[in-house]
Amino acid sequence: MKEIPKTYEAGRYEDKIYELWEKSGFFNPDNLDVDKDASSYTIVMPPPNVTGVLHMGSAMMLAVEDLLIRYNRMQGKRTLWIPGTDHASIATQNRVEKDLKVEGLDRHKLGKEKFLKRVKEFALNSQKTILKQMRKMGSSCDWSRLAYTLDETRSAAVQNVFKLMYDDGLIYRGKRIVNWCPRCHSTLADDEVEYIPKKEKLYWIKYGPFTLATSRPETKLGDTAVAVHPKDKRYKKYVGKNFMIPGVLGEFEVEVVADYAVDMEFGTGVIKVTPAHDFTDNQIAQRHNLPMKQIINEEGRMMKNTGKYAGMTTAEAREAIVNDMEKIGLIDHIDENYDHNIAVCYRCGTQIEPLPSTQWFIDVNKEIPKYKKSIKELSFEAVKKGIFGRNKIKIIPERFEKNYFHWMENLRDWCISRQIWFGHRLPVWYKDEEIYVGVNPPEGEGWKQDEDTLDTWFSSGLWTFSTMAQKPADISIENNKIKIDTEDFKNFHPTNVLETMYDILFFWVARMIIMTTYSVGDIPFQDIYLHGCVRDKFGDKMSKSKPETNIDPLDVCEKYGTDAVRLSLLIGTTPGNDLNIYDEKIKNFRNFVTKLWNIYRYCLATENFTLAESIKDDDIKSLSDKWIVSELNELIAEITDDISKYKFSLAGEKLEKFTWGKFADWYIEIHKIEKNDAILGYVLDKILKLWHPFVPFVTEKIYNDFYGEKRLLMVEEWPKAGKKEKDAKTEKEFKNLKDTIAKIRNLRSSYHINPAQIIDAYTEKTENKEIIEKLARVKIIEGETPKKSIKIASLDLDIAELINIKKEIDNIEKEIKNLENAISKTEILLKNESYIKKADKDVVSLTKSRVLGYKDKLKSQQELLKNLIKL
RNA sequence: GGGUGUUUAGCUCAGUUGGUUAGAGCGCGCCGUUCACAUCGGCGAGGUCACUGGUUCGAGUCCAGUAAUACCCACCA
Repeated sequence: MKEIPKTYEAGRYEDKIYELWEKSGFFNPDNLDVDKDASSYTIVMPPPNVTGVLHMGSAMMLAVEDLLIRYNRMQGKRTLWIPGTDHASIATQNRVEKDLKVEGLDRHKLGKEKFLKRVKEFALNSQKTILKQMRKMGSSCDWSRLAYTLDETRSAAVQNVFKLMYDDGLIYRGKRIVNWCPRCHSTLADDEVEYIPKKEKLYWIKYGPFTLATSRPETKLGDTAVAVHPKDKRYKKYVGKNFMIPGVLGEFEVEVVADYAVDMEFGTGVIKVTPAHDFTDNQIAQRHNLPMKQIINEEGRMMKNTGKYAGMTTAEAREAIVNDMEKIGLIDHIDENYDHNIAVCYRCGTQIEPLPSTQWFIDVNKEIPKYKKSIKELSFEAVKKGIFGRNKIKIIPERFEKNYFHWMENLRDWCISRQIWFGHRLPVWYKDEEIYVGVNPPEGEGWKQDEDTLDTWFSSGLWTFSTMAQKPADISIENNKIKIDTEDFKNFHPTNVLETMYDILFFWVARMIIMTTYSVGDIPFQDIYLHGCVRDKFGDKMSKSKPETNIDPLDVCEKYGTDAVRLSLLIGTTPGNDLNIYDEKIKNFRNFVTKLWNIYRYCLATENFTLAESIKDDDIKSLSDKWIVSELNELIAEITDDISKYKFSLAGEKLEKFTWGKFADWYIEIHKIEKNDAILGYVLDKILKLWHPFVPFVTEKIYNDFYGEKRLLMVEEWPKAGKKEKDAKTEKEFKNLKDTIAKIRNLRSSYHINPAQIIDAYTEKTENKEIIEKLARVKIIEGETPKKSIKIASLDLDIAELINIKKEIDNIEKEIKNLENAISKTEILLKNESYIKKADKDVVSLTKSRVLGYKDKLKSQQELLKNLIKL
C-alpha cells in the first residue's frame, strides 16, 4: 500500500490540480472533446471591481457559480463561464485619489493624463491579484474569454448602444437637480450624500392667500408655484388658479397645483415650490410643467437675479430676507426647534446645495418605436410574464420579484453622465452649437469630445452580451438593433443564470435587463439567483477595520483548504439570506474533507481496490449491499433535483449525511466483515462525482490517484439514479439491524460496560450474526437458553448482573407510555371521519402503517418488561 | 415615512406543495485508541418552533394582528 497521509493536505495538491484542469482545455467549450450539439449552459461572471482584492462575498459568488458550472458540465452540457472585471469608475478613482493624498498630491495637481495613467496601472495591478484569487478558489471559467468593462471590445459596445439609444430618441441632454457640494465643486451621487439630524428653525410665512411652513425662506425668490394635496378639501378651490404673491422684491406670480407628494399633515398642508433648488419641488414641477428659476450659483451664493441679496451666501441671505419679511409683516411665526435632516457632503461635511445642472439622461418612459413599449415596460414584462418569446425571468428567492416590480414602477429617468475622469467618455462631440453622436469622431476640424464619462452601470449593464464579442468589429448596429456577430452570441446568449448578491439587484441586475431587452431584443438571462451577504461571527458586515472578525478568503483557503471554504459558503445558507462565517465553521467542514479523505484511505487499503462505474445485479449480495445501493439511488435522484432547483445547501447536507452517517458509519464498518469490494468501489465512485461540484479539489485528487492524468473527474458523467424503487423491505430489515446494535451499544454505555468486554448473547437463530457480533461487541451463542438475561430483539444478553434492573424497568415503562400515547393519538385520528375523507390516501395509509409500527415496538417493549420483572 | 425579511436546542442555522414522536453542525455530559479517520469513534442531555387570534380533520409551515430585530428605498417643505 502506498504511504498516504492521514489527513488531506490541501496546500500540497490544489495548485497542481488547478493546473491539470486548465491544461486540459475543458474550461473552454470550444475544446474539441466537447459535444458541440449538446445544449449550452452559460454564466457570465459578475465582474469584481478592480479596487483591490477579493473578499468573502466574491468567494461566495465563485463557489456558487463554479458549483453550477461543474454540475452542468458533468451533465454533458456545453458549458461556458465567462470571467471578467469591472473598472468601477467612481470607486476606483476614489481609491487612487486616496493613495495620492498620502503622497501629498491630488488629481488636479497631477493633471488628467498622468492621473488616468496612474489609475490604469492601479487597475491592472489589482486585476492581476483578483484573477489569481479566482483560480485559487477553483473557478473553472474560460480564461480565453476574459473581459474587462473598459477594454476595447466592451468600449465599442458602449459606444454603439449609446448611439442606438440617441438615435431612438431615448438619450437626451437636460437640466436636472443634482447634489452639489459648493466646496468641492462637484456633483455627488445619491449614496455619497450623508444625512445628519439637526435642530433648525421652521418659518411660518404669509404667502398670498395662504400661510405655509418652510425651512428655507431664502428660496422664495425662486418659487414658481405652490402645491397642495389633491384630496385636501381646504384648498380645493384654489387649485389651477394663479395668484400674485407679495415678496421682499415685490410681487410675483405663482400657480396652485395639486400633487400627491404633498403631506396634508405637515404645516398648513401648503408648500411653496422651488423647482431649481429642491428635489421634490423639481419633480412636482416636471409633473405640472412649471417654470424653473435658478437663484443660487455653484459657489452657493445668491445670483444676480436676486437684487440686493446677490452675492450673499444662502445662510446670509436667509437672515436678511427673514428680516425684511418681518418688516413688511410676512412672517407669521417661527418654530425654533424643528427636527430636521440636513444633507452634507460625505467628503467635507459641507451642506449640499441642490442645483440644476446639464446632464445626459436615458428616458425610461418614452415609447421605443421598434417595440411600441418603453424601457420600463419592457423590463417590467420580462420578469412579470416573459417577453420576446422567452419564459419570464425567474428570481430566486421569489420575494425579490416584488422588490423588482416596485423599483421598476418608480424608476425615473436615468442620469448617465458623471463628472469623473476615469471611465468611458461619452461618444458625443461639440462644435459651436452642433452636437454629433457616433461611434467615431466626426470628420473635420474643431470638434471637441464631451468631458464627462458614463455611469459605470451603463457599461456593466451590457455585460451579458458585450462579453459575447471578441473584438470591436463584432459589434454593429443593424436593423435598429445591436448585432453581436459571433458564434458565442448564437450559442450562449441568453445566459442561463445570473448569480450575484441581492444588494446590486437594482444597480446592476435590473440595468442588464433594461439594456439587453432594449439593445438586442432578448433577455440577458433566464434565472436570477441571489445569494446573501457574508457576515462575521456576530452578524456584522466584515471590514478590514475589524481584523479580529474579518476573514480573508485566501488566508482560510491556506489554513483549511479551498474545499472547506467552499463548503462553509454553500451549506447552511439559503438564497437571499445572510450568512455568518467564522473560523470554527470552516474548520468543521475541513473535518468533513478529512473524513472523505479517510474513506478513500480505507478503500485503498483493501486489496486490488478499484473504482467501479457500474455494478452487476449479482454484485449485490447481502442486506447491507441492498440497503446502501437503494439509499444511493435515492440520494442521486434527490441531489440532482435539489441542485437543479438551486437548493445547494439541502443537497450538500444530504450528501454529507449519506457520506458520513450511512456510508462511513455503517457500510464501511460492515465492509470490514463482508468485504464486498465491488459495492465499495461503486459507492465511492458515485459520491466522488456527486461531491465534485462542491469540493472539486479533494475529489479530483482522489480520482487522479486512481486513474492518473488520463481521466478527469471534472468531465466525468453525472451519476444517474438506478431504476429500482426504494425497497421498503430492505429498509425495514436494515433498520432493525441498526436498532439492535444501537440498543446494545446504548445499554453498554449506560452501564459503563468496558468496550473490550464481549457480552454473551443467546438466540435460537439470527441473521447478520457477524455484523451484530462485531459492531455491538457481543458473542452470539445459538441454541442455549440462559436463565437470567435481557432481551434485545431476538437476542438474550447475559448482562443481567451488570445492569440496574429497576432503572431499566423505569425506562421501559416510560417508553411504553410514550408509545401508548402515540398509538392512541394516531388511532383517534384514524377514527376521525373527515380526516379519512379529506386527507390524501397516501397519507392515511402511511398513518396506518405507522400505528402498526408503534404496536410492534410496544409489543417488544412489553415483552422486555415482563422479562425484566421476572429477574 | 414607505417597503422587505428574520424570530425553531446554549450558539449558527436547515425544515420542499400543510401530514412520522421537529432536524444538523458546533458546544455540553459520560465512555473510548477495537486502527481508514482523536481533524476520530460510541452513548446521552437539551426545543410549549417570538406572542395572540383565525382557517383546517391536521399548522413550525397558510392568513390577520402584536412585539423584537435586520436590511432596502425616500429624506420631505
